[in-house]
Amino acid sequence: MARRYWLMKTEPGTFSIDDLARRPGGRAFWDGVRNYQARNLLRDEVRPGDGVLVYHSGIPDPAVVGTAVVVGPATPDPTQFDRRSPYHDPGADPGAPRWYGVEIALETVFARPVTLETLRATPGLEGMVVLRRGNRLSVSPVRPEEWSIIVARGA
DNA sequence: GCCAACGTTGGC
DNA sequence: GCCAACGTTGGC
Repeated sequence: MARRYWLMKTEPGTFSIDDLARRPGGRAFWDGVRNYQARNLLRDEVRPGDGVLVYHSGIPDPAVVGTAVVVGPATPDPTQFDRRSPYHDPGADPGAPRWYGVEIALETVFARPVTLETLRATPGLEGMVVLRRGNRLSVSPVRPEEWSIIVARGA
């Protein structure tokens, strides 16, 4: 199957691309996804080798700040069973996990973050899911052309 | 801090 | 199964 591309949101106050860069090998388990549509993408569509646009949300200038690569298949997110985790889900059953995550590895930190404002203003990106009004998907698909445009602007 | 948008929950 | 209430996301 051809390599596919995704945009994953994170609040940098919780986990930023710099936090990712500080991990050994730039690797981290992308956890805490608690939305069924995003979960389904992670579990059923995202594959090792796929490209990830890392997006910082909840800040004055939300932006794509770099890229990563998916390095493992979706596996159950352990935080759902962890009572002390902010992502704990009392309804999750260890016999039938509800939430999944994937391991990713940092590829590039953009020299120039590609801001939401730029995304909106750039021809060819009009159809991006992340630009849709009221969009709340924390994992969303990215077309190859969109990936190319954004990487060319940021790297 | 505000609030629109949207997903989820729960009463019926 | 409907839908109002509620909680959360996320841009502004």
